[in-house]
Amino acid sequence: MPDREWLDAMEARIPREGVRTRFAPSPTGYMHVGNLRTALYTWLIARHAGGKFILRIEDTDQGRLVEGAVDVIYRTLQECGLDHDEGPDVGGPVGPYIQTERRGFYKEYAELLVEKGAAYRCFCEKAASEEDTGNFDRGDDPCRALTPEEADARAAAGEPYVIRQKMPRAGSTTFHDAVYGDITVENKELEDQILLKSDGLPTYNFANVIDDHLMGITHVVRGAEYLSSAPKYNLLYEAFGWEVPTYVHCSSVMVTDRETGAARKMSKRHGDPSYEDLIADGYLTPAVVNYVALLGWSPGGEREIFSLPELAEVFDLHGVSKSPAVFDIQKLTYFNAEYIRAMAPEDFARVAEPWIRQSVKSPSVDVSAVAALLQQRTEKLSDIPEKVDFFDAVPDYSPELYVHKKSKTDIPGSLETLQKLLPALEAVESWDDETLLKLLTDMAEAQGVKNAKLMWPLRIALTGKAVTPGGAVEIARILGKSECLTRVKAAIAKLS
RNA sequence: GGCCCGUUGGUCAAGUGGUUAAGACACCGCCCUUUCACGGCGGUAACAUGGGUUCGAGUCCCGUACGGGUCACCA
Repeated sequence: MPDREWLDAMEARIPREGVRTRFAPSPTGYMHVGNLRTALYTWLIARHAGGKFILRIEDTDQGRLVEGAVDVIYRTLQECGLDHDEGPDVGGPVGPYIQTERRGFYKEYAELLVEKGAAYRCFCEKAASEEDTGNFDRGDDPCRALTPEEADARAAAGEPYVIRQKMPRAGSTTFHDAVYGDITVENKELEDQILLKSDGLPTYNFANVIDDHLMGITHVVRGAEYLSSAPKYNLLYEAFGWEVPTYVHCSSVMVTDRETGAARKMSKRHGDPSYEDLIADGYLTPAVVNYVALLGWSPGGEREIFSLPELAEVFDLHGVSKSPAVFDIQKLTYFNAEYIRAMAPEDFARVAEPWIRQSVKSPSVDVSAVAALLQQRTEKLSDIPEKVDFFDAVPDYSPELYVHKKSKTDIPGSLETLQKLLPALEAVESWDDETLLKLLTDMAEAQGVKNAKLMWPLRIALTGKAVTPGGAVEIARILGKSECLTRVKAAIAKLS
């Protein structure tokens, strides 16, 4: 039944040279951190070896199709710099790269397996009639194997059948994983898996084996949740007589549950952040990529900051961890802050501008000057609007803010300071940091006090906030002379 | 429940039979300082547990506990 010529042609087009890896997401419309990490590791293995990285869309579950989901995948990979050499959009020698477009292939190979005696067609009444069957009982097989004639007859009558993999009843199967080592299971634990569903589409496991082989994949990278189904893969490869690829199973990415405090797998349902959520929250893509790379993998040394090309250079399977890692938003935040601080000031100004403009509408405020104050003090961009809201207007604040132990200030003293400062500020001609700082320092010296005693009241008068990016001088400079004088006068009125 | 996998500070982790058991985040303290940061210095804190093997075990073996995964015509 299988078309030999076609099979040979398929075989003939498989690339046999170099490392080929693939990221094979199911389009659910959501790229969680675990998915991103899998994609990243997969890409890193390929790039480290100078090989090819392939994108394949696994959309065999017709019930779970999500509109626009594939775009999320493209966009995320592209933004992260995980470029693919072959895929639905760019084509390649072993396409199509979307599983539903390959549906004819799987049937052909399932039939081949039937011919080889490693699979059988059947009509499964039990599965067809019951939702939850629990453990599949090998001793009382509920499936009735069909002869080819019966199968054809069923197909002709529009009555579906499935094709199942025939598992050995005795012995054991060992497969090797690059991370977990050798894993052996007793064959009696394995059930006769369905390879081809009654809708004619393959199951995930079967499609994977066929596609990975036909696409010449050398390293299969995926989540550890597939670890226990891996032996079945070996049996499938064995039945076909194909070479088994290198398996790389990655442990899950966990998250600490806010309510229970327990570690659990990240999930969309629980509102755990996706890549897009993190970006929307003001995290930088390279920081996310860098952090995610280190979540379950260690380069060995003490260095933590790596660009994507640097990761590709040092990535090594030896450093991949077997145990699940907990996603720590605090550490990601630290990485993000590191990346922000390392940016060129003009680059930071550019990415920070929209966030600054969220709360600073006044056109007279110099955004890049504000950005300069912000750069060393920003952990994530979403922190920005709240930090700079005082530039447009002084928020309502309590006079108690003028009381500061370290600066040795109190309310009456601050009023006095501001009253003295006002004429001095009015007299300033060159409104720059140097002049303003000298003014305040000289005045403090004349009074025999630390300049903080003058800085503090001025800064409070200008901002109405206990904590601000930058000090009194820098803020005064950005605000401009007339706005400053207005604010100092307002403060004097408030305290009087 | 069966099977598979895992377990080094709160978190990420180095460690491949002999180390004072790295480093990072977080936390705390000190210094710097024009608030806050940045930066610098220092500190608290770990080999799940019980047995082996060995001159010697975080590293090897077995049991126990705990955690995770899986047992679909989902991926």
